[in-house]
Amino acid sequence: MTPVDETSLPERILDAAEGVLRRYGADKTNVVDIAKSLGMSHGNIYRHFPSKKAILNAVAGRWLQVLMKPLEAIAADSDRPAAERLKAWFDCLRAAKRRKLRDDPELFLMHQYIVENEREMVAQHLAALHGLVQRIMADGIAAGEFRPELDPADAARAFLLGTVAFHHPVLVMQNPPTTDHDAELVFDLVLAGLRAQFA
Amino acid sequence: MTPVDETSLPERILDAAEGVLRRYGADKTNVVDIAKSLGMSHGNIYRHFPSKKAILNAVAGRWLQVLMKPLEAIAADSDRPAAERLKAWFDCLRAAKRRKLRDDPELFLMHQYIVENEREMVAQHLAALHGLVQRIMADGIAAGEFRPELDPADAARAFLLGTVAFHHPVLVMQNPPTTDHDAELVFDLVLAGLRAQFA
DNA sequence: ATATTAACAGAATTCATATTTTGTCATTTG
DNA sequence: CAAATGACAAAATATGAATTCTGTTAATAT
Repeated sequence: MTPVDETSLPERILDAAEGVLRRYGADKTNVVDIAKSLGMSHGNIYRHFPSKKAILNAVAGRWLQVLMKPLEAIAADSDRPAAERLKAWFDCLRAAKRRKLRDDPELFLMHQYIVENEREMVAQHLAALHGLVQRIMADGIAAGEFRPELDPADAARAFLLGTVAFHHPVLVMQNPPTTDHDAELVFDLVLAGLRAQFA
Repeated sequence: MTPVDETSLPERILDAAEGVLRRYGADKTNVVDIAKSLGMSHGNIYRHFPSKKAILNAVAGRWLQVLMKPLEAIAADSDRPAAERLKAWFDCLRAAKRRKLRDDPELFLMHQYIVENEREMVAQHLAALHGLVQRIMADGIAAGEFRPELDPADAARAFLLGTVAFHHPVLVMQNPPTTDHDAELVFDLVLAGLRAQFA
């Protein structure tokens, strides 16, 4: 039995790649440098990843996974009111994107590249986000918080499309940036649209 | 008195520029070709425009003006219900962008370039759009169609931000494109949020 | 006088070539 | 025999000389 407390080589390759990406940016990153920072020959990298692109995608995918965790937690917390969860979910997503842009601009740029060029990966990620929002919507409708005639899938899609200004990387990077006030404005309007109208 | 039924030279330069842009794309367009297509030397162009960039911006600006006309008409038509006008306005804007992308991809690309690089111009255009939507909002609130506590300026900004997926050039160009169904989903949700709740 | 041109300098772009990088694989190492 | 290497061909990218383009201006035409 192999001791597994050491992180696996694929993982360490991704760590190394992330480091190189952060330092030099996506353009100047090459497989030889990644290998060098691990003290191995670059040929060996290809025993674990089929291509440089695959490495970069895996780095991005890992970030998306990290991003998802707190969003999943919020979506799963069925005890809180749906409106509250939806707000928390939205704030969490928005904050994560903004933080990434501020702290890891090079990696954020890669994120943008992927959104523009790796449709399959983006589609998967969007489907995952959609699933989470749909769950909140379904809970809200079931609890009578949201309008009963809403379809949870449609409502989730409308929500994600309506708030795209605050999480699509191109728009998050845009200057001048959207403000917290803008986010509230849009969220409140959409939330009002979801809410049940009491007689 | 000069006969003015002839279009002015600046106008004809812009027409020529538009033609060259459409044929060769923004990259391959140069001032010499624009002048050649008018049968004059390129030096003469600089008596009417200070730079190539100014010509390109003017071409884009002219398209934005054309785009604005029907939107202004809809916003000004205060007899129709606000909800109806807002829908018409949204459909008109969305249709115009999609038509441009389909019919004049080269010019649409320039539009995108401008949104990314000519902040002042974009800010002005957005302010104009905002003014129109604000007018519809104010009418709707005054007529009791929309919630009375809404601020027309905030509501207009929220509307534009919430529907950005359907008119921001980067997102309009995106693959896979948003569908009519998507547009309806978002519009209906936002409209529900604007509407007065009857007791 | 005013509109236009043609010649020009400096900036930007292209293009051919040199260099680097990717991805493979036969060989080596532990 | 599993893990890693290093030498290699093909693809991608950087470099710098040659060309094209922009923007100016003195000269020309109307």
